Formats: sequence, C-alpha cells, structure tokens
Amino acid sequence: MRSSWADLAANSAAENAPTANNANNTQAPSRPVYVPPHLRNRGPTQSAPAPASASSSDKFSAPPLSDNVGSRWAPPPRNDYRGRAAGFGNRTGGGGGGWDRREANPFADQDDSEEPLTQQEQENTGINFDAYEDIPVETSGGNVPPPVNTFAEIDLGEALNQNIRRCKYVRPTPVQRHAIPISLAGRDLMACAQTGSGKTAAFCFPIISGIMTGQPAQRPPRGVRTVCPLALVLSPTRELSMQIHEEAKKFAYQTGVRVVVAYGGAPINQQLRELERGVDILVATPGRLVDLLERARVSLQMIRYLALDEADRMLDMGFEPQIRKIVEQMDMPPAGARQTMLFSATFPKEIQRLASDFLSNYIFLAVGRVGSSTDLIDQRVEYVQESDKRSHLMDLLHAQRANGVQGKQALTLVFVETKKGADALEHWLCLNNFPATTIHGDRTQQERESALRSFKSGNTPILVATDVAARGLDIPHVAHVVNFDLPNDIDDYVHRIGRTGRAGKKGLATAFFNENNSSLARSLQDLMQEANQEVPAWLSRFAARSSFGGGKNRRSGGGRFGGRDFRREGSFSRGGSDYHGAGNSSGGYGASGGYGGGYGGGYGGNTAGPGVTSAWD
DNA sequence: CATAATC
Repeated sequence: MRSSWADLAANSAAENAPTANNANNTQAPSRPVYVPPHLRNRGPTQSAPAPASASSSDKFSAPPLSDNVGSRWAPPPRNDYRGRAAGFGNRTGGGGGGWDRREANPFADQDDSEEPLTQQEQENTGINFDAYEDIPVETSGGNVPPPVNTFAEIDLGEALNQNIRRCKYVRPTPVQRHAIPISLAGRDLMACAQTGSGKTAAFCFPIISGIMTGQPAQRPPRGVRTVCPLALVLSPTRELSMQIHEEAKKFAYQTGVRVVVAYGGAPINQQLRELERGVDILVATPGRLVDLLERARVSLQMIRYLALDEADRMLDMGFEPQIRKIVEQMDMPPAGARQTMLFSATFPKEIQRLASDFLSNYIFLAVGRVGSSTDLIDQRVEYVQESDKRSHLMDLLHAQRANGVQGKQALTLVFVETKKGADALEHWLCLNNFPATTIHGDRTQQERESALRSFKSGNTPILVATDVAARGLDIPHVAHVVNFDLPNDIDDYVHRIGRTGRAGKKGLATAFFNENNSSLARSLQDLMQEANQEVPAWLSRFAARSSFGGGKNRRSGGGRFGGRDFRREGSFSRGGSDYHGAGNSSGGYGASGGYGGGYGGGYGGNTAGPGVTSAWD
C-alpha cells in the first residue's frame, strides 16, 4: 500500500522531532532549505565531504530484494556514481541533511517472496520478446547516437541501476534502447512510440541521471517560497500525471532526486507542502502548474529538462495555448538552453510543426507499434445502429463473462464520446447487473481515482470512460476495449485500443460503427489493413464512399509508426521499402533486424520465465 | 461538435 498523507506527515513529524532540539547547529527543521542533490541525505552535522575512502571505489553490495519489502526502509545504498566528484559517495538514505528526510519506499508494496506470485504478476513477466525482434525503428536528425542493447552499456549509476533491478527490468525496450542514448547525449528528442512501450523510463532515466551528475543548482534567494524544479514533465490528464509520478519515484528512489506531482481537483495545500520540501522533477498537468506559476510558488528558471508526454495531445487545439504559456511565456529557459523531449504514440505532422518551436536541433525517433503488425490486438468493427448499441454491448459482456478467470470477469473498458453518455451507460449497466463504474471529467477527482482503482482491482470489471482514459494509462489486464462511440480522430482510436494488448499480451478491441462515423471509415480501414486485420466489406464501401478527397483523417506516416519526421516530407514515397535508411537516417541499425540479438532470450509466446521482464511500463 | 486542463 502506498503511504497516505497521514503516514507521511507522521513520519515527517517523527523525523523532525529530534532535530528540533539541536536546531541551533543545524538547518531549521520546519523551513526546508535548498540542498543540491549531490549533497543531500548526508548526516545533519556533516558539513565536509566524506573521506575519500567512501568514494566511488567503494563496493555496494545490493541487499536481496526481500529485504526491501514490507514496511521497513531499505538499507541505505551507497550511490557510487561513476564520474562524480570523489567524496560525495556517502549519501545515506534518510540522513535528514537534505530535503529527503524520509523517502517512502516505492517498492514497499512488492510481494514477499514467500507469497506466491499473483496471477497478475505472473502475467506481467510474460513478455513476448520475440514480438520485438523485428520492430522497425526510424531515426532522423544529425549525429544520432547509436542505440544500446543492455542497461549495463548505459552508465546510469549504481543507484539507478539498483532501481532498475528492483523494477525487475532486465533489458531496455526498443524506445529505451534508442531514446536513452540520445537523451544522455544531451540532444532534444521527438519520439513516437506506443504507450506501454516504456516511454516513462525512457525520459526519466536520463533526467534522473543528468540531475545526479550535473552541476549543483544555485540556491534560490532566501526566504522566497518559490521552488525551482530542474525538470518538468507535463501530461494531459491527472491520472497520467499520477502514474508518471509513481513510476518516477521508483526510478529516483534513494538517488537524492526528489519527484513531486501537482494536478488539479486535489487540495493544493498538500501539493504546496510537498513542493516546499524540495523538488527536482515536477510532474504536472497544465492547469495546476499555471496556477502555481501565477502564485509564484514555482519558477521554471532552473529547468534543464522538459518532457511532454502525449505531446501531440498537449499541443492540440485545447491545450496548445496553455503549453505555450508555460514553455514560452513564463521564465523557462528557451529551447537550446534546456533539453526537451516529446513523446507520443501518434504525431500528426501539423503537430510536429508546432512542436518544433519547442525543440532545438532535435532527433526524431519512431519505433514501430508493437501490437499492429503482430496482431496482438484483435480489432473488430461491427455495424451497430445507435439504438442497438446497448443490447449489443450486453451481448459482448455476456460473452466476456465466460472468459473471466477465477470467477472474475475479465476487464472491459468501454469508450463513449460524452460525459453524459458515460453516466447514462454506467447507470444502465448497473441496472442490468453488470458491475460498472465510470471515469470522466465531470466526476470529482476522488470519484475518478476510486473508479480507476476499482476497475484495476477487478471489483468493477467494467469501466465506462471518455477520452480522459484514452491515453497513457497503464491498466494491466484489460482484455477488451469497446469503442461504444467511435472517436472522430483515428489517432484517438489508436490510443484507446492501446489500453489493451499491452506488454506483449493479446487484447481484443471491438468498435461499433454506423453512419455517424463515416468520416472515420477510410482511416479506420487503412489502419486495420496495416495491422493485418480483417476489414469487413461494408466498411470498405463506407471508406470508398466517403474518402474521395483523401480525407482529413489520413494517417501521416503509415502503419508501422505513429508518425514520421515531418522534416522529411517530400522525400517520402509511400509504400516502398525506403522507409528506413533514406535521407540522413542513422544508417546501420534502422532496418528491421539490423540490431538483432538484443532480445535473444528465446522466450517464446507469452510464457517467459518468472522474473524475466523488460522495462515495459 | 466533444474531450481534457486551476480555483
């Protein structure tokens, strides 16, 4: 279980109590004082660097994982980060010198080893590495750093490596193999990769590593309550920000790098307190961040890293002004003076054009979608009149009920177009004895979070959602995504069905199509064709009828990628095999199989051995 | 047109 605020407060109080007595010779306990990351977590009275014997030559023997479970704190590791100034090697966890007085163990909810793996965990280890062997990768931009095959090749430092082990990641995912070296080289990046492909780690690892190795930050002026994060991660929904925060805390555990989240719909005071305890990486939704900036509680002047998750959504009509305000009109260093990383599963080229304002000499990276070419997601389209949708859904749910494992119904995520529609459908499902709940923007944040929890746990195996749940959310074991109402944009469809078939597992996606969705017919047909799905004849007729002009909804890059570098438009010829290697592509490893060998574990199907997992998120 | 995003 996650530590509640009450727990944290209690811990914090307990921690503060003894130090309050010798407040004369140490930092005032009630007022957090900025301490650069490399000086944090040292004993309160240690003002000089540790003796050289504690430096990077010291070996840290990792404790067995089982030592880290339960409620006790993990033993403080020695972060012998290679290349750091010698003598800073003994940041001890919970030392109280910095702003990490006590850091909740984000791995505390890991199972004890004596407890058998839950079915969920067994499935989590069932990564189908074979499915990734032939994922196409395209990079463009000048001087692209070569990809790596293992985490060991990347020098992330011992603390981060240990967290990677704790996460049970054994090797980097395709997007990580390419994106991490690019980011570590200090380059700006625009990356297209399916959600669930390990993007969070792909931008978190370089940020955390960079903060640990970088110059200590300047102290902000005394007495000012403004905090100055070094990295900013923006995402379009509160739940996604929460998820990124949870992940990032694991990666940053005992590195001395502090991650704080801020989003709306929750009391701001608690978030302010967390910020005042210090922040290196701020994960936020745009609205709450603007609020914090206007209150001058946060300043962006020290930002070295900017990451936009679901970047195409962040730059679409609804979000763009807020993002521009944050990135261009506050006090953030300009492109070139910071490192900017944009990630999304889809990247329409109009959005790429907008996004290029935020980037400087960037590298474009596209990693083929995992699910599409390998049929991990079984996509079906059924012709259903509006008036028949409910009974049709009932049929699907009945069928799904039989598929449930261990008496529990398999998780079904039902997307609708409107918030009212979501409430109505949930109500109707409950009336008909289907355990359903709903998540959308008219619900309180508490309701949204409890709906998501209840769905994830299987207590309410049917979740009716608007597009708030379409992107990025990692909900393991969604067996079925139903597009009760199809979206107007094919990219939204891609994101929605991406909630299933995750981490190399199979999933089912059913869409209800009727005349109201004519404008989507062509792009849906194309997408399904590219994914080797069976396209019903009636859909092709719709597509032929409604797409004379080519349509606004055509996908920008073809099937294997969520997008293609818009800087290369013009040299691009559709349908050829000149997909890779054209232009200034980073020759040598772009083509399929050109970097084979990285996944040669020989784990066929979905039955990899326990503990064998990848950094899929 | 909808969806999301501060109070």
